[in-house]
Order: sequence, then structure tokens, then C-alpha cells
Amino acid sequence: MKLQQLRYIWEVSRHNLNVSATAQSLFTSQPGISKQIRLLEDELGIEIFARSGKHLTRVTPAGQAIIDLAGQVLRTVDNIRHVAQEHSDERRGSLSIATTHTQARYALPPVIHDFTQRYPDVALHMQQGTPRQIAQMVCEGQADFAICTESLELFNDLVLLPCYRWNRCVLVPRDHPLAGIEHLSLEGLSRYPLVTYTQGFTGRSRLDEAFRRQGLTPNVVLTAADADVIKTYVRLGLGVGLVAHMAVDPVMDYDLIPIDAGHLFESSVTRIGIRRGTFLRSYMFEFLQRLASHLDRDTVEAAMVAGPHGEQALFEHVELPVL
Amino acid sequence: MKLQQLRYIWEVSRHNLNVSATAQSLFTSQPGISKQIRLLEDELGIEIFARSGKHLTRVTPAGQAIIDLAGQVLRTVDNIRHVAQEHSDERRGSLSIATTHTQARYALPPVIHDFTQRYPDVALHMQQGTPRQIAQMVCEGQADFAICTESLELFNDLVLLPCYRWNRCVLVPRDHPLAGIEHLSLEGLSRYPLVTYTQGFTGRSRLDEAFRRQGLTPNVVLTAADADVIKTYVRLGLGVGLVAHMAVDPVMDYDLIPIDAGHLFESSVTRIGIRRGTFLRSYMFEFLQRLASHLDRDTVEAAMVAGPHGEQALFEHVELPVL
DNA sequence: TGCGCTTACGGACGACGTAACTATG
DNA sequence: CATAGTTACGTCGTCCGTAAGCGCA
Repeated sequence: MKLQQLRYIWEVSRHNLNVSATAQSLFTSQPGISKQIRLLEDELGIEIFARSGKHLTRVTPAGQAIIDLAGQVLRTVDNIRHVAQEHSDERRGSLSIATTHTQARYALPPVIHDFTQRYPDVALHMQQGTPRQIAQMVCEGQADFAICTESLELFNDLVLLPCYRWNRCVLVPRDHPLAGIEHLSLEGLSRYPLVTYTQGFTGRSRLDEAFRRQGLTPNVVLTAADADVIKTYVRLGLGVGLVAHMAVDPVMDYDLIPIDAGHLFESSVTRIGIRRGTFLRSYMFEFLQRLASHLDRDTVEAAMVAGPHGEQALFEHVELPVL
Repeated sequence: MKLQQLRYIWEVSRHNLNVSATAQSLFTSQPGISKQIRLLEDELGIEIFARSGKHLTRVTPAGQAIIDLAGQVLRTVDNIRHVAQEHSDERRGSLSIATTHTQARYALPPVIHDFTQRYPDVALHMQQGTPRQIAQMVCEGQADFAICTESLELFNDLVLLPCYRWNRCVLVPRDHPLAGIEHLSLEGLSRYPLVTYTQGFTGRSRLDEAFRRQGLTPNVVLTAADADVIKTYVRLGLGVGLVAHMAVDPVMDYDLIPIDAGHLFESSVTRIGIRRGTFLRSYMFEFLQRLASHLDRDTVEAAMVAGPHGEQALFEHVELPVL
């Protein structure tokens, strides 16, 4: 059994059993992978992949168990590399952050700026996706941190650390009837066409919840995954924007009137998800603390070893920063 | 990085940094191991072992972390092999039991007998040692099960399953003053020279505890690791034997008078320790259930994933069999 | 001086890539 | 007919074992 064989079955499984595609992504030849997989299967005495003719059609039950274990092995090997690098040069390495547009565009820039100043030799990778995609990426070891508001709790392999609270804000053009309103209500808001986040993005669930609780049906005429698109259509007069507070830039958005809506919705919490069992480099701890000062090294280490329940208890009485 | 390199550093660490001895135990050459270790260190960019001249003197801090992770990798690889074998032939495999004399000699024989009848193709290995040794062996993956009464709780990596309760019995020659006694008391017992288990064996701690609680100092004239040795010296008239009830054989020990001492001591519980994260073959589950009927597959699987606290809760209300 | 790690060298195995073949849809 | 996996083969790398060299106790 070789580490490469384990990597091959793991990657082939990730590439929907397409060996050629896997070979391309690993910069190697397709026959090489096929051969090694067969050798591994021979050594283990079982089929990992079921074949119909010459095509891999599905993963056998035993194969699935073995692929999962292979994933464990590969992640542990990664940890070994990280430990070694940490001890050889703690300032050099890489940090891969998977996040949503909202965080990448509005919440993270100052943190990233500080961080790159402090750690110029850490290669920073930022990957954007839907909450589910980015959680998946972290689960599979393709990224170190998943930062977003939704869906993270669906992945058992992630340790979740709450970062900051935020709430929403209504955005209208200067000439809109709501522009000078004294007291904004949900009921009033529901009379206008709304432009807001797509389902599954940036606390959209909290938003629907608030309307439903008051028996109101919001008239959502357009949804988008990010506030920049939303603002564009608000400017076009398509409807009233409903975006995260942090997404409003007083300078860039000088032509839009922001109306705080914090009293209408429950606040959302942006969290960071880290794969359980991941070795954290010292600069990763520093990143976390810059992201949210309550995430000091001791707290994070405690959360990493605690189970899901212990994890919640750790942060139960922590006052989160508000963005 | 190769799996063998990880095996090498792990084994060298286990052999007190003696590369030659490691090479012998692995049936390979010493230069081969040295070379591979250096290659690994070069690849990782750190020293795993600190050297003074040409001798390995100690493990560096980074090295220790890496060796621990290497152990994880090797155990997971073992799990892969076990999963494969389970699916290729669930009746064939091996089972390695580490246990103490008391269990091996008196408690396990019927279980082992049944088991080997049912699974003739499972190679059974039985290794004897002190409670700490056998716990260590299971922790390091050299044995599957540790079965004993003491010390297992000291090892965090072990899942502990309670098997059965047992208590003690006094053994005297036919002509001993205690032979016909009606009511045995601790105080009465403490007047005679005692022959019993060595510290750290077969519930010795419970024994001392009982005397101490009554302010008595037992006069222990000889201790041994097993009941057979104890009986030998009881026969020689050296003192009164104090052994596990199960260690008395009415036929073989016809010349000794057993006096039940269950009312004098708190009962002890023999437990089985299994390394957390180990993949259990179906025949292993069968072994466990033969050992103690309450250890059915579902219960054991639940205990394997539960943390130390959940583990205790699982068995809190289980009535253990008494030997 | 002996034990033990390192260096040097040669042989053998194994991994990978190219190219031709074959089965599937 | 195109796509995808297998078989065949040649090359290169590398792993390992033997033998000689060197440092420490």
C-alpha cells in the first residue's frame, strides 16, 4: 500500500469516478492511475470501484469505507507537513480561505490587509462559493477556513467558531417614498417590491423567518448572491434593497439612502468553520484573532478538541463584536 | 513522504532510538532505515531526531508531534487493511488479545474455546503482561484487546467496556485455624500472614483500600502476579491466600479450603480496553459478546464513538455478570 | 575496542509515460 | 465515432542490501 494509491482512489472518488479527469488534475497519466488502483485492489483483495465493462460505475460499500479512511490518512499526512513547516519556518506557509462574496467583499478586507502585512511570506488563497460549497471544500481539505453565515452547521466535521454579529439595512434611491421614513416596520416594508439575497446566502433564512413570524409575505422580485448586484437593481428602481449592514459603503453608495433595519430582524452570526483534527499554524491563530479578538489561541484550541456540544458551551457567554 | 518512512520513525522511536535494533525487528537493513529517515527529514526540512555525533540522542519537539501523527497514519492504514479483509472474507483474520495471567488462566479459556470453534480461520494471539504493559500494547496497535482489572483508566486512547464483576476468596490449607471458621472478618484476616497479588495486579488496589478503611494493616508476607504462585506458597504454609474467586478450581485445588470473602471487599470489575478509532471486525464483536453478553454490537459501536464521559453513561445501569 | 550510525556502490524492482488496443454509449 | 479504460513496453528513479568508513562510550 502506498500513499499515492490512497491519494488516487480518494481523488478518483472526488472526480465522479472519472479517471482521465483525475489524471489531468493530478498532472499524471491516466494508465498510471488505473494501474495503481488495480494494484491496491489486488493487495487488499477487494474491489474498491465497481466496473461495468471498462467504466467505473460506482463505489463498492467496502470501497467507500476505504476511501473515507484514505481521506483521513491524507489529511494526517498534510498535518505532518504543516507541523514540519511550522517548526522550520513559522512565518512561511499558505492559508486558504473559502468564503462568500459578502465576507470577502465587506468583512474580510481589513483583516486580510493586516494579515498580509504581518505575514508577507504566507501565500494567501481566497476561494469564493456558496456556503455549502465552501464548507465542502474545507471538509475535503481544499481550504483551511470556511467563513460564512449559513449552512456550516450541516457539516459535522467542522468546528464552528462564532466571529461577529450583524444585521440588515434597507437601501432605497433618494427619491423613494421610504427615503425619509421615521419608523420602518416589517409590514411597511412588505408593501414594496424587495431585492435581497438568494436562498442560502448571507442570512437569508433569518430574513424569511421574520416575515413569516408576522404572517407577512414579502414581495421579493429579485434575489442575488451578493450586495453589489442587489444595489445595481435598487439603482435601476426595481425595488427596495435589503442587505447586510456591512455591505453599505457611505462613499461608494452615496446615491442610496440606508435605513437601519436592525429592529426588524434577529441578528445573524458569521462563523468560521475549520476541519476537526486540522493542525493549525501559528499564523492561522493570528488570523483568527485579527478576525475576532475573542478567538484567542487558547479558546480556539479548546474548541478544536471539544465535541460539538462543548464547542457551543465555550462561546455561550461571549459577547460577539457587531459589524 | 512514504508510508515506510513514517513506519521507520515510529518504530525507531519505539525502540528507544536504536536504529539497529529497529532494523532487526523489521527484518531490514540498518542503513536503509537511516537513509529513509534522513530523506524524510530533508523533505520536511526539519530534524525529527536530535543527534550527537552519529548517535540519535533524543526526539525533537517537532519530531514528537510528527511521530504521533505518523502513528495515527499507520493505525488508519491498518484499519484500511482490516476493512478490506472484512469484506473479502469475514471469517478469516487475526485477533490479538493482551491480558493478565488471571484472565488468561481463569476467565478467558471458555470464551476462547467457543471462539476458536466458531472461527477456526482467525489466528488468535495471546500476549501476557502487566496491566500497564498490555494497555500500552493496545495503545500502540500491537494488540486489539486489553483485558484486565487495573490501570486501563490511565490511558485516554482506550475505550473501556466493563465485562464482569468478581470478588475475592480466602484460601487456606485443610489444617489451618481459619479452615472451619463461621464468620470471616477483615480484622481476623489481618492477624494472619497473607499471600496475595502484587501491587497493580488483579484488583490489588481494592484489597488495600478495604484494610485501610478499617484502619488495619495487613501482614502481606508474599505477593505474586498470579494465583498459581500464590496457591503454591499457601500449600507451603507460608500464609493465607487471598485470590480472585474465579481462580479457585474445586478439582485442582481439592487440598485447599476456599472461604468466600465477598462481604469484606468491594467487588472489582474486569474491563476490556480497545483503542479508540480501531475498526472492529465482525468476529471481534462476536468475541466481545461471548465474553459478556451485554456487549452487543450496537452497544460496543456506541461506546467506540462516544467520548470518555458518554462511555461511562452507557454502562451506568447495566447489571454486569458476576464471575 | 566494540557498538552503532553514515557513506558508497551495485542490483533489482517498481512507478510512470507513450503508444496501441478495446469496449462502451 | 468519440470517449474512456486496459494492455504492453521502455526508461528512469529509487529502494534496499552489502561492504567499508568513522565517532562515540
